[in-house]
Amino acid sequence: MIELDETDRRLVRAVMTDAGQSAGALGRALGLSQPATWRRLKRLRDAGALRAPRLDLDHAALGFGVTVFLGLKLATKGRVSLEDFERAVTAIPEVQTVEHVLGLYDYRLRVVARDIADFERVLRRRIMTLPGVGNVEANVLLSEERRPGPI
Amino acid sequence: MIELDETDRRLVRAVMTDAGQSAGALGRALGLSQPATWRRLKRLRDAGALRAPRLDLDHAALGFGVTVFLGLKLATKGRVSLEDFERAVTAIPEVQTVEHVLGLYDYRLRVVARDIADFERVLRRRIMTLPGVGNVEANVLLSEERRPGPI
DNA sequence: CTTGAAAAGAACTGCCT
DNA sequence: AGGCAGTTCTTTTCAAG
Repeated sequence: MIELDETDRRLVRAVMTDAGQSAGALGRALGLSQPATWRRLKRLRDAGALRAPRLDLDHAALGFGVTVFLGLKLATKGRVSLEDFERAVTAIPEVQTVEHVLGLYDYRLRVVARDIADFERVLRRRIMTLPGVGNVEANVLLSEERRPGPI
Repeated sequence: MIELDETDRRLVRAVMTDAGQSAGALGRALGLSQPATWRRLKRLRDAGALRAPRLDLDHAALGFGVTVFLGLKLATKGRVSLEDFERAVTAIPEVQTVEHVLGLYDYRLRVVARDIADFERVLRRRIMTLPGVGNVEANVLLSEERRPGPI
């Protein structure tokens, strides 16, 4: 398990929200030199603590104004049906995230659509026809805030 | 609303999974020159289609092996109590994401913890004591897959 | 850990098809 | 819209304190 000191934590917090900053700029904010900052980042990357930087889209700006979270319960769930379900669900373009979970639901999906009418189309034609799907529960996203987490 | 052509879409898909690639490398994969690729990226950034690049942590590698999704229903939800709730919930370090939603739940939280015992501590001492919290439902993350989405 | 410097590469600009 | 060539800046690596 990778251990971080306080400087690492501050570095990680800064780079989580904006991975586009240079090692020099990050170091200045922390009172570190550019090589020292760069070495810390490299150490964290090599240790596998940091994932590859990702670029999220502003779906609203691209005309996808509706985000819905679905909780799904499967009617039948042997090993084969889980695989069938996952193959089918990952083939739906509007599905952004597929989470296999334990609890009241079996899967949780994050779905984006242009509007509510578009979402209804996805729900009726793609989600409800998934193999083995039982109960479906929906929550419409109003707003979202990401936090740095316990690091 | 921003419109993307097929080349933009392929570019965006590549940069969503790894924003660390140079414009030259991205262009080679698409059969574009470095400046052409760079100009497309700049245009998309300036139009607001792309958010700032983010760096996710590998929480499991850092000793946080448990991710739990919570669905919360508030008992009382005037404007003031929503704000109280949000202020209190964003102050919990283990809470990674706070989603205000419409439906069966009022809020959905993504919570990380070191293990189940650690999660129980967070649940009992931090979540159940949130102002106005009513019903709480939990799902433990087994695995997660992110998809490019409908772009 | 620091500073300084050199080499490599990426970002950005202007001009051309 | 795209390509080519050139300039500028940053990143990356090394040496030395």
